[in-house]
Amino acid sequence: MKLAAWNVNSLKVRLPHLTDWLAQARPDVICLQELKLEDAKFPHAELQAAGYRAAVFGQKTYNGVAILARAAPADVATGIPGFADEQKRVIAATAGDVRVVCVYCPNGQSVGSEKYDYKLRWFAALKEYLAHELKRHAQLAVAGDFNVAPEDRDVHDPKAWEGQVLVSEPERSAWRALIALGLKDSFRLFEQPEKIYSWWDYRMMGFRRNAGLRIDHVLVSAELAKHCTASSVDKAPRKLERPSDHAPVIAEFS
DNA sequence: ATGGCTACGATCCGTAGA
Repeated sequence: MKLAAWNVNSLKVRLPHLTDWLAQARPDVICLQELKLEDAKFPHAELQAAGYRAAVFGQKTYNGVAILARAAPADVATGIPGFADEQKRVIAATAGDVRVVCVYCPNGQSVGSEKYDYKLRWFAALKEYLAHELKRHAQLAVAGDFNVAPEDRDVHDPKAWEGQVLVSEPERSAWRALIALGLKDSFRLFEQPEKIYSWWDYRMMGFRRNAGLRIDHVLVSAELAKHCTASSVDKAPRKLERPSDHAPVIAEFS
């Protein structure tokens, strides 16, 4: 089973990149973030032609998440139960025998801002939700854009980024609280090359300089980790014309 | 030097992302 996550930064703009990538990478499941379109505008027909069925939690202009799978995702749940939120950031569904939670975690804007406070409250609610889901599902994956670079080795220039949003200690602490539930960062289950990132700023030729951050992740439960055989980032779509600023991240399971 | 893109929905710039 091959599971991917990709922040497409507008599904309308990126649909050709997505269908090309699906044809080439052939994931069984993919979690999409930042659709930036409402459910009525979701391209079900195009994706069904590409061989995928979708569970969608869309929103006009901002946010929006979806899970695509070969068979229609089952037992779909949206949002974080008990956490009232206008922003459509979470959708969960079962694909095969794996429970998949697709997340678009808040950006946080800047440390100390209102959006930063929202981010930390949101992560606290996510942790409670995932604690509950782990009790219900031995094989759980949480995949998407976490907007946190967990360690300095996930940051191209840790000194320049020190204390900044995406990297600050309270955000990393929120990430570690997810790890403390028993979830594993699939990427770190394996030996990895240095300087692997999943996001590069559109400005300042960030991609060409590999000035990136690893903020997109696939977390897996202990039981699912036992079956994890590989984890990687595919930089290829970031090289295309008019790319998303994020690259797809991948985890594979036996 | 704190900027520099990109997408969106509203104009002919503001909001947001990360």
